[in-house]
Amino acid sequence: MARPREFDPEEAMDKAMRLFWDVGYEDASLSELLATMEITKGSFYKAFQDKHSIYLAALDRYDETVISETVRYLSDRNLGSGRTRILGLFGKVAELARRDGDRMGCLLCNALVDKAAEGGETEAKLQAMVLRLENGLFRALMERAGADEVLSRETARGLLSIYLGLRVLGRAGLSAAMAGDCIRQVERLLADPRA
Amino acid sequence: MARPREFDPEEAMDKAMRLFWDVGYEDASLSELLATMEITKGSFYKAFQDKHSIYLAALDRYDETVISETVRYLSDRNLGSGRTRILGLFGKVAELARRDGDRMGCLLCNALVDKAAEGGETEAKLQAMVLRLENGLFRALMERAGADEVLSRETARGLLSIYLGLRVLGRAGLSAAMAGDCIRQVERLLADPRA
DNA sequence: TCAGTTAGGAACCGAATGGTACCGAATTTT
DNA sequence: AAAATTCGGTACCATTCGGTTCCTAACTGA
Repeated sequence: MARPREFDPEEAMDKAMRLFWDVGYEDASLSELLATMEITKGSFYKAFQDKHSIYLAALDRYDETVISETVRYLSDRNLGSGRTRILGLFGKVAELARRDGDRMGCLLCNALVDKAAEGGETEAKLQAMVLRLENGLFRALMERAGADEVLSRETARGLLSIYLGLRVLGRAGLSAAMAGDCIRQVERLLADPRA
Repeated sequence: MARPREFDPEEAMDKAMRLFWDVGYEDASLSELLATMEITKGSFYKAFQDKHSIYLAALDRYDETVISETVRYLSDRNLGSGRTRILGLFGKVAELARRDGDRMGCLLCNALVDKAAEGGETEAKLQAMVLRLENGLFRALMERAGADEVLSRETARGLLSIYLGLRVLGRAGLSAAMAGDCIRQVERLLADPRA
C-alpha cells in the first residue's frame, strides 16, 4: 500500500448523487461533477471508472439511503399503525413541499423519466426501487385488521402513483399547493381497511 | 416572395416534438433533431431560431394538441357523465400501457422533471398545462349532482397526481402492471359524488 | 425576362464534452 | 534509507456540441 486518498469516497459519491438528483444525468457535466465533488479528474477516474458508472453507483446509494429509509419508516411499528405511517410519509412530502417546494423531487422519479443512458441495468435498478416502495406501502396496508391482499396491492399501487406524481409536481414548484389536497385523497384510499 | 419551403414546418415541428418527448431536451442533440426532422442546418435555423426556441415551440404544440385533446375529451358531454369521462381518460392510459408500455410517457410530465434549460418561461408553460389538466378534471367532477367545489378541487388534484405518477411509471415499462390497479383507486376517489 | 428574395447545403467556428496519459509528490513497506 | 506504490494534478486527446456564415440554386412578382 501507498499514499492514501485525501478525500472521502463516500462523501464525494454523496455529492455526485445530489448533483444527478438535481440536474439529471446529461446536465451533470464532468466538470460540474468534479467541482461539486471537490476532486480532480485524476482522482475521479481512479476512484470511479467513468461517468456512467458513478451514475449507477449514485442510484444504488439513493436506494441504500433514501429509499431504504423510506421503506424502514413505512415498516416501523413504533411509529403507529400502518395507516398512520403511510399518512406520515405523505406528510413528510408535504412538509418538504412547504419548505422549499420540493424542487429536487425524488431521484428515483427523476431517473425514471430521465432514463439516462438507459442501459437495461439502469432500468432494472429503477424497477427494483419502485417495487421496494410499492411493497413498503403494501405491507403497511396489510397490517390492518381484515386487510385483503388483492385490494391492498391495488391500493399500494394507487398510493405509489400519487406519491410519484406529487414529486413530479414538486419539480415545477407545484407540490406545495397540491400536497395537502393529495393527502386528503390518500386518506380516502385508506378509508376502507380491506384495501 | 421567393423560393418556397420544401418541407412542412408543422410536420417538422411535430417530429421535433416527438424527439424531445422521447429523449428529453439535452439528449436531443442538434444533429439528431436535424436527422429526424429531415432538414438541414440552414433550414432549421432559418425556420426556427435555435434549439431552445423549438423546444418551447414543441411544448406549445404539445399543449395545443395532446393536452387540448385531453381537456376536450374530459369536457365532452356526449361521451357520458363526468365520472365516465374521467374513467375513460385513465382507461386510455391503461390501453397505451398495454400496447407499448407507454414508454414515451407524457411530454408534460417528462418536461416537468427535465426542467430543460429551465428558464422561467419553460416553467410557466408547464405550470399552465398542469393547471389546464387539473381544471379539466375539476370541471368533470363538478358536473355531478351535489358536487362540492372544495372537495372536487382536492379530488381533481389527487387524480392529477395519479395520472402523472402513472405516466412516470410508463417510462420504465411499469405502467402496464399498474394501470389497472390505479383505475380501481380512481374509481374509489370517484365514489363520493360530493368530491 | 429578369431583378429580388429566400431556400438548402456545406464549410467552418469556438467551446465544451467525456476520457486518457503521464508526471511529480506523498506515503508505506522492506 | 530505498523501493514500491498510489495518490492528486495537468496537459492533452478526438469528438461532438450548438451556432454562424456564405454561396448557390430555385422560385416569385413585376
